[in-house]
Amino acid sequence: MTSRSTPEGPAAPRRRGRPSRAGTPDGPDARTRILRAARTEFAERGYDRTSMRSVARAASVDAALVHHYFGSKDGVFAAAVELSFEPALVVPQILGGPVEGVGERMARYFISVWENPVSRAPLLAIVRSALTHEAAAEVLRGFLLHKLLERIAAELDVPDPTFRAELAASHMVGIAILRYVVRAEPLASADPERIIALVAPSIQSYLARGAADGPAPAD
Amino acid sequence: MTSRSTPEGPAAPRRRGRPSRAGTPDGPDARTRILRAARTEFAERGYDRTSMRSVARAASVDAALVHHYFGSKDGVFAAAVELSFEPALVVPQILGGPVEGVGERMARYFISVWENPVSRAPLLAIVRSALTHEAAAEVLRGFLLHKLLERIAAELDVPDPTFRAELAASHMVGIAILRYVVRAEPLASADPERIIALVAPSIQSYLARGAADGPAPAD
DNA sequence: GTCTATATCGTGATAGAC
DNA sequence: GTCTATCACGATATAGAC
Repeated sequence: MTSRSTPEGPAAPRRRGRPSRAGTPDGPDARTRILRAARTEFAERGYDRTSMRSVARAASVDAALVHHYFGSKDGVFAAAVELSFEPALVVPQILGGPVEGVGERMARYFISVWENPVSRAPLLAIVRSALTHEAAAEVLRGFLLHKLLERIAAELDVPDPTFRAELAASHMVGIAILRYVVRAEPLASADPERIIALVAPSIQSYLARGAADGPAPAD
Repeated sequence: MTSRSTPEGPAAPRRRGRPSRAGTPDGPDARTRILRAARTEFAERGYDRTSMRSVARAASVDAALVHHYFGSKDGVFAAAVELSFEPALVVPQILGGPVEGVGERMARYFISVWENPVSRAPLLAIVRSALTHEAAAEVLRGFLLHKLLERIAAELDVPDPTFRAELAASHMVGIAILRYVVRAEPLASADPERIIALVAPSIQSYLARGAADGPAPAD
């Protein structure tokens, strides 16, 4: 789960003499294509309904080659869900700004990540898989706690910062699932800006101190 | 999906002459045991990872009997996830009370439903399955829209009542998933009352008019 | 009504030819 | 590096004995 560290990133200095493939004279190499295909498959179908064969098919590659590169299905999954964005880089910046706007900046960032298909795919893969596959659940828990909650909580000036950050996160997770996974109307077709506008005050109420006990954002 | 209407409810006037079973002289009949087992299996493992065999095993019944009663795996699922509670009966009552407390009453009702193992099981089954199985997703969408959102929206005095109701629902869904499915800390071990206390104002901000555009609940 | 036996298929994984 | 062939397994579903 943690050993693989090649999300396809450092391009491919491969390309020695042979790998060429039918149709695409100089397309991405097999390993990259497999990872891309796997990301899409896991994102659309979840862990259980994704098979090595279906990944291979989507990548126009022999099934045995997937085994050859990644060893097992879990290996493919782990390599495929490496996230293409790093909350640590942006979260402090979001939380560091003026307190009044922290809810909106947070909501906007979250929505933008989910609206972007590139960053959405691995997230979808994790979320779709996390509910039935323990390895994916572990990835999700780790991502939430260490990549998000701890980073956020460190910047907060409220009691129970981690708990409050998780409540905020739960809201965003719920929106992501209803809008992007289950596609429940009217949320699924709503304008992102409308979502942000309405959700921001709730996030704000968790992340910043309002009045007495913490909840209500003042007007 | 909508045809089955025997969630095991009207007891069993069966029990003619034969059905007896090893061990339990007068326990529930096979059909009831199958449904109970199916509910648990689907709740714990989701649709894909639950098999007719595992259901049969858990019900101490032959696998072919499950087919005999329900025809297919989808048939078992549909019969198993019939909900044991009816929001229509309680939602108007919750929303009918004093406006100031609607957020808390809603949050409390939702949490209590999820804290009760009996009502939690079919919800877990639906949620765990809805992310990868289309039939389950349809059940979830229908439940949300017709059993919850429409009922709630009818009682609301805010603009975009359905949209706002769904945002509130998304928050609760997110909490349910993080707390009961993924079991992400610290939310998973948090005291229900603490959750209700912090979440209520957010729900309130969606369901009741606060100040100007709608969000902020006054203190 | 209950269960044994089986048909048919798709899965993850491996061995080995080229 | 790539692919063919195959293994062992578990799945849904059905036919038919009792």
